[in-house]
Amino acid sequence: MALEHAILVSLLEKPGSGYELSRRFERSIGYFWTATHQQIYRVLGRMENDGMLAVRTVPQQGRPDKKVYSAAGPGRAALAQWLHEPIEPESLRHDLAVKIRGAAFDDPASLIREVERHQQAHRDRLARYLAGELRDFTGPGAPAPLDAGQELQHVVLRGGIAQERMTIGWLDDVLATLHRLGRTAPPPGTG
Amino acid sequence: MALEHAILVSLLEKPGSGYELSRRFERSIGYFWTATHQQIYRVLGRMENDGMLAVRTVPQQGRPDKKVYSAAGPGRAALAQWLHEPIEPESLRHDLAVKIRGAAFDDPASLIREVERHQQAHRDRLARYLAGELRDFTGPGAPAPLDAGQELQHVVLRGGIAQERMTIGWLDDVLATLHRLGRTAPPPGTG
DNA sequence: CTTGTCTATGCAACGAGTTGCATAGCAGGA
DNA sequence: TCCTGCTATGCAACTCGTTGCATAGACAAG
Repeated sequence: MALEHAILVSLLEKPGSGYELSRRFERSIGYFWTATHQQIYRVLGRMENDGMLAVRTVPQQGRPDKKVYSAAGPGRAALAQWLHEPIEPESLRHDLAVKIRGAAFDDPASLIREVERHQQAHRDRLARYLAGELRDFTGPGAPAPLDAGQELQHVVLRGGIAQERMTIGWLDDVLATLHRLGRTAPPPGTG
Repeated sequence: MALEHAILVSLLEKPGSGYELSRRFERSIGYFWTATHQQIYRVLGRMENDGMLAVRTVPQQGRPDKKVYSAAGPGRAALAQWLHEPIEPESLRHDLAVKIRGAAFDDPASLIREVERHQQAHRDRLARYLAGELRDFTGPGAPAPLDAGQELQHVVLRGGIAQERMTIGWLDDVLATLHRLGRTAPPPGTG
């Protein structure tokens, strides 16, 4: 149910429409949660139906009307309750690791390009995170001192940065392993 | 669809029943993928129906019959095809990060216990990974030299170890931040 | 003797997430 | 002119993942 709570947090930080939320989920919230606009609209509709959110319809010229949501009393209370419930440490789902282990039954060297592509994607993500950190928290244009909300946003962003750095380093290890296996163990069917 | 592929990899490493697979998903496969027995039985049934797996029913005394699956030609071919298709770098889902950011609208200090609990869970997981590494790859009882499959299993395990170490360190950062906020910013309603 | 745990498989119901499509006006470029 | 892309919301169909429950014999602890 964490999508509900991620939406509540985002709406408490700033009210917005489903479309605006979906943009945020591509940016800062995306550091730790992703969602498409379909998911967001569906959950927003359910939460509105349950009276968890306040809605205000904003007419616009030349565009469809906008429904601006904000986290009213019940929504805020639901978030507070969830914050006090323990949750299970999450378990990873790592497709690339499945592939790496599956490479034992194929040609390990043929995975090198794919791993390099993933490593580049993580480098790009790290660069975006670092740029965001400079812009919002550590650069000359950032507010100082930060308030509690900003401190918490910053520590979450530092988690994303640490995650990307760790992954990039691990993929170096994976690449070295694949190169080594390519030299010493020819793929099945060619050796 | 990666559960299918994770199952294929596991069955290629060693044939087994649904129950045995669910045990493996609590251990080594669990380094990078989790699944409950219900998911596994459902997917195994579908894959069997699609002719992707070979099945052999093994009668047992005092226990229900066991259906031992192995990845036959079509299953192995499907895995090989998937290995050559590019996949998207995965996106994180991190419930605890949602909570941390949500703590701005509650009492940050009340999250400390929860974060400590998560950190301990990650310490425990790290200890299990390190014990497994010693047992299977780097200890005196481990095979030497390792074959390609074992090398790949090892590098995936090193990824799990790096992940846990990174997470433990980040949670230190989170705890320091929460303590700092607890000193300087009293929670809403009490200050 | 009862309770609980282990092996072993499975159904039902639900919520979460993905993919494709539809609507609709406006703006910019080939 | 047509095509693409942006804002803005939403339906339909599907797969994936979770939770609770059911069956059923063997075995061990109390």
